This record gives sequence, C-alpha cells and structure tokens, in this order.
Amino acid sequence: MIEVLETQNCCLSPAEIHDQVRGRRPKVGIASVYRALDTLTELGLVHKLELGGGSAQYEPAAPTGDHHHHLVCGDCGKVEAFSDDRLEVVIENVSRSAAFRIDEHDVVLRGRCERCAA
Amino acid sequence: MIEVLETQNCCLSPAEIHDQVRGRRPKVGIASVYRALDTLTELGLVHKLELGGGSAQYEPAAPTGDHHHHLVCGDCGKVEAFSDDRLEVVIENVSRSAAFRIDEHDVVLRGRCERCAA
DNA sequence: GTACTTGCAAATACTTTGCAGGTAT
DNA sequence: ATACCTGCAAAGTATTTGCAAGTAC
Repeated sequence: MIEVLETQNCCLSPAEIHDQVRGRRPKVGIASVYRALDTLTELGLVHKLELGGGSAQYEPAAPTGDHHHHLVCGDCGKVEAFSDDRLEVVIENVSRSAAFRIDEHDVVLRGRCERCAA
Repeated sequence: MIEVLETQNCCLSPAEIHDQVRGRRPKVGIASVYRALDTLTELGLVHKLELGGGSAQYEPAAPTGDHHHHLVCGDCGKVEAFSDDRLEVVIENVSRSAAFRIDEHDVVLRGRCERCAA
C-alpha cells in the first residue's frame, strides 16, 4: 500500500487504492485498505481529505516542500494541486493566534476547471 | 427550514436540522431536509462543508461581511469559526491566478481545542 | 502458545431515489 | 387536469466491525 501511495502524490480514494493494491496482491480486502489508511493517517504519513463527492481522498503527507492544496471542479470533479507561499505564511500566522492548537490545515478552492468553464 | 438555518450561523448537520424542523412540523422527513439543502446549496443560499466526522455540515451562506472559516478539534469534534482579512486577500489573489475559474473557497484548520489540548 | 494481522461477511451510517398520495394553479 | 411537492420505505454508497483463520515470535 505504501508503494502504491508513493507512485501517486495527490488524492486517491480508498477504492482506487484497493484496485491498485489488488494488482499486486489479489486477495487484499477493502477493509484492510481502510484499516491501513487509518493507521497511516494517525502516524501522520498520509493526509486525509474531504473534498465531497462521495468518498474521502488520501494522499502521502508532504515530505516538506511538497506541501500543497487543492482546486476542485464542481462540474466534472477534477482535482488539481496548487501551492502558494504567501498563503502558507498567512495561515501560519492565523494558526498561531487561534484559540486552538493547530497542527494541520486544508485549503480548497472550488469552481470550474478550464474545460468545464467553457 | 430557512427559519431554522437563520437562527444558527455556523455548521448544522442534516440530522440536527431535521430535529429542529420537526419541533415545528413533526411530519417532515429527513429526505425533504436533504432535498431542500440540495436546492438551497445550488441557489447559493447555503454553504456545504465537508469537515469529516461522518456527515456533511451546512450553514447559511455569508451575507457579505460575515464570511468565515473553521477550526476543527480532532479530539472532540468541536467546530469554531474564525475570519481573517489578510487570508481572504491572499486567497483572492491565488484564485485569480489559478487555472480554474474559482467562485468559492474553504479553509479548515485542524488541531485541538483549548480543553482537549490540556 | 500468545499476540497481532487479515479477509470476508455482516453491520452501520449517511444520502439518494421511487413512488403513491397530496397540494396548488 | 397538470405539474409540482412530500413523506415513507427501500435502495445505494461509504465505512466500520466481529470473527474465524492465518502469521510471527
């Protein structure tokens, strides 16, 4: 599973991961995928995203410098990554001044992708 | 339903809305709540949030100047609102330079609330 | 053997849908 | 009458859990 996640750096659903894992180990069940994702998420190795559209998405946690956020197309569901340093700085500041002790953040920009906007 | 949503300005689950609506109109089914939320979301009157934790959350769309984002406690699930002007400015800039035509955004900061951090 | 992991099937949770009956025009 | 709305029950999807069997030490 780790090998599968390594090949993809952005957003896989549990079902997609399951399919790819089965390519190598046909007997693996979806329950094991969920269990492993749960563990990896707790360990901070994987990041869980709730982008809407039925199921959660998982991606490898950023190996520092690879931190990014997501653009989501409301029409076709396409997801694309982006990153912006000023955004990170501002979020860092906000996090520090918040009442909560923040250790993670997600930014999702929603709209239409080039194709669907046409 | 609109009356119920008006009284709350942040984050209600469909089940919570259903409970409150039933206080006034006992026969209303959960399906109608989902249908109405769908319609209101399409009309842009209500904003749908995927914060994790089982079900989606809905809140009245910001009547300009009431725009906010969310702090989520990973331990107890508590959700709190915050807003920050610089954050909005940066997101506005990022949105303009993105490949997608962006018309909405969500920012979620995750961590522990004061109580759970102790 | 003991403790942990696993796949399967069943259970649970959330959301959507079909439909019969009701309402409004 | 026609078109639309509604609640209920059933279906669908995503995720979690119980458990018997398997594996590791």
